[in-house]
Amino acid sequence: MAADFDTLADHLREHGHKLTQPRRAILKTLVAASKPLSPAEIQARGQAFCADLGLVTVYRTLEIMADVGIVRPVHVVDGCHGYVLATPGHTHHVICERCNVVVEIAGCELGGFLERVAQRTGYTITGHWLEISGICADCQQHDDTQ
Amino acid sequence: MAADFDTLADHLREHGHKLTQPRRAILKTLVAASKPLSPAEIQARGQAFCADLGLVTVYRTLEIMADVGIVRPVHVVDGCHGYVLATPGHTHHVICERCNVVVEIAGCELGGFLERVAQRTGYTITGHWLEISGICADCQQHDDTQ
DNA sequence: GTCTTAAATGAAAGTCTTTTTCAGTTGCAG
DNA sequence: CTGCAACTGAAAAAGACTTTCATTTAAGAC
Ligand SMILES: [Mn+2]
Ligand SMILES: [Mn+2]
Ligand SMILES: [Zn+2]
Ligand SMILES: [Zn+2]
Repeated sequence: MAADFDTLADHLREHGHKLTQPRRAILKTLVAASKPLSPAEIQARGQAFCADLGLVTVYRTLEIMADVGIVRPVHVVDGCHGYVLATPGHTHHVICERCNVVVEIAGCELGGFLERVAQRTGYTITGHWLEISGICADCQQHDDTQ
Repeated sequence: MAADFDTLADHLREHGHKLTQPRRAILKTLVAASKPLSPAEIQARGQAFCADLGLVTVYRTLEIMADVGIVRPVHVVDGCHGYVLATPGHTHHVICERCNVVVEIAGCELGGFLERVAQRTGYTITGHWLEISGICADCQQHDDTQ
């Protein structure tokens, strides 16, 4: 979670995007979140920081932030996509099936597997998307006491 | 690919569901597909087998088939959910960025990696979703001759 | 086979999500 | 400061999915 506001804001600017009030609000909202948020949730929470934050702006900003690599869309069982902050670079996420809490995984150890896939299929591999689901320590605890 | 029509149809009946013409059409469509299909795609392709197959019926039928365990909703990066027949084992797909042709990868070799993730995060890992993108042999060929 | 009935169907309307359009506003380089 | 492209929110449009309802159909009983 090297996700501090200023680093992420700089990252946006370095890619030639303006740092506007709505964008600050969205970034603050994501920094404060511990689980993937839908665009509507981001708007609702973000209005604490920018009173008239529009939903259209949330959609547009998430697209930019995903392009720039500071947020990532993740699959959420009900309602399709949620968005979480991502460390720029290549990482993966583990999502709790019960409470949706997300942990970011730094290293990607798929290299060997992908090479074998390339050989077996004849494809040149250009990218991959991996999401892991599980049950977080807290939710396991609650199961035990039930 | 133990996905033959009759076995799947029986499976539906055994769970107390009628085997109607629209449902036959949807099942045939899924049996013939090599990639996840959206409800709209299933309707379009299914009309070859049942001319006035309605989209509402596709949604309702997919829900039933998922409950009964013969189809599985999968996350598709653009457009959220697609549906595939539930293959018994666990497989992944490699998709060509140019022509969208899909190849299924039989083995899943993520076990070791997932174990390390479990230890590092404290999560019990219950599932994962992996999509690999690349360029198929044919499309590489065409690049060469351009 | 015919009858009966609950399950299933498609059209239409309704709800929710996401995108497009556009006139006004704002961040920021000069 | 100033100027101007980037950015904004409201409104409308487009899409995705669900609910409602009158009609049809599959499948078991006779
Ligand atoms: Mn999804
Ligand atoms: Mn990776
Ligand atoms: Zn949890
Ligand atoms: Zn190809």
